[in-house]
Amino acid sequence: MPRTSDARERLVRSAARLFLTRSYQSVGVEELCSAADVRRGSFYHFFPGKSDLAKAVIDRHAAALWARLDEATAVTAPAPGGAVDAAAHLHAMADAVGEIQTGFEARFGRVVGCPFGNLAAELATTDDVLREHLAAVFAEWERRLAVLCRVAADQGVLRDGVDPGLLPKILVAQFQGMILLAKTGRSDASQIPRALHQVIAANLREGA
Amino acid sequence: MPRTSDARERLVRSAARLFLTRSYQSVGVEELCSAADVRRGSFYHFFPGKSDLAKAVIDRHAAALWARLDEATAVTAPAPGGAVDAAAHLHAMADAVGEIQTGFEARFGRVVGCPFGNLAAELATTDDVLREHLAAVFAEWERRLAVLCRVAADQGVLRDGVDPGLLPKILVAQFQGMILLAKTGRSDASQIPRALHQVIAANLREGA
DNA sequence: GGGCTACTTGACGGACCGGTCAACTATCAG
DNA sequence: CTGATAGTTGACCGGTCCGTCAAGTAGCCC
Repeated sequence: MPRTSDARERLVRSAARLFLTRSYQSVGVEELCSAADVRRGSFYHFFPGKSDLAKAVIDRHAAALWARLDEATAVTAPAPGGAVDAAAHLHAMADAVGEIQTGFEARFGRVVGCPFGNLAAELATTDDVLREHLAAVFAEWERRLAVLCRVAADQGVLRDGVDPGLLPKILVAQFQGMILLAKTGRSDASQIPRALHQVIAANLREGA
Repeated sequence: MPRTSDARERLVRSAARLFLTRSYQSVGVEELCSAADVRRGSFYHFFPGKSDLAKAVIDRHAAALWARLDEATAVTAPAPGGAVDAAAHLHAMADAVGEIQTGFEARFGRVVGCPFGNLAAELATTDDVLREHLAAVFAEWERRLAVLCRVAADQGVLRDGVDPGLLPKILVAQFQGMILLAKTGRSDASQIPRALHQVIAANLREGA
């Protein structure tokens, strides 16, 4: 193996920052390169094109999210009797994504949006490969919530009339929508977990 | 008054279509003009720039939305006793936005997203004027829901623990998030009102 | 050392971007 | 008929877009 480089890593890292704080289309390859201190030609050594870099950015954010969600449900104390406390796990996941956003807010000085939601809104109609890639991330996110919702349903802690199959999508959508409103209205990130907690609580039985 | 023209109207109309089915940045002034059968120079007779056309598109969509929401709450039957039936009005508003989306889906063959949400996600970080304009639309939308939520709270039909001040934002966010997921996953629009109904019902007392 | 290969470099290209402009034309009021 | 004005036209601008390429260089294996 001759000659190694972390140029690819630098590109992904600074692209993640630029796509998040601005947008995909508003950042050109030139700026992507200069931010990563990589020459234009090298960019195309590592990536066939700009959209492939975006894919790598998505994968990086996704890996971080799954790790964070695993951590959130791992540290939550089991319910009395040793069974999984689905309600507590749902609230813990809400806190986890809330903390990710608070972290972005601290780093960038404002709510910058969800890395997936931003790209999805911008590219779903213009880049079918990235759209499907993002759809897979959302599907996995919903799947992780669906596991908990199923348990909650089995335990009978869901409120009457609640569709346990729709609830995961509702929760991801609530997060996406709240963060879009916060970003647009330049409000702070704290209302995001608050809204999630309220939606979760409203779908559970009183006292659950 | 010398010489009149509907070129401006044609521009707004076809821009609304193009921004909705693609995106703001992916559509150039040239394409905007040819779609409206307007020559490039005329464009700048009617609009100082591309973003001003976007503003006009937003205003057009907003006017349509307010009209549709007014209609939805007007036709809803008053509750027994003549008081406003806040719960029914909330559900009617959910149906109204669901129908708007179903209309887009029928026109364009797929879920194309919310005219405001799409632009907000794409432009909130790059165009402060449009961001504020969109924030005002969202604020008005929330305000209209807040009136109903206030009534619901006064009538005591909200579930215990529900923050009536947060609920309007939750509902707008739910809509924005669901439509983003539908657009990204190429699923159909029917789940959007379903999710809204579930969130509304979950925040109301049993039987309300 | 030689040779293979990952990586680097910067100039280049054609397309397109949003926006400007000066000349022109149709319509109206008088 | 005249003059004022709203609207039209298409060439043109500098800048940027994404992507290509041929030539060069640094590191590792042998």
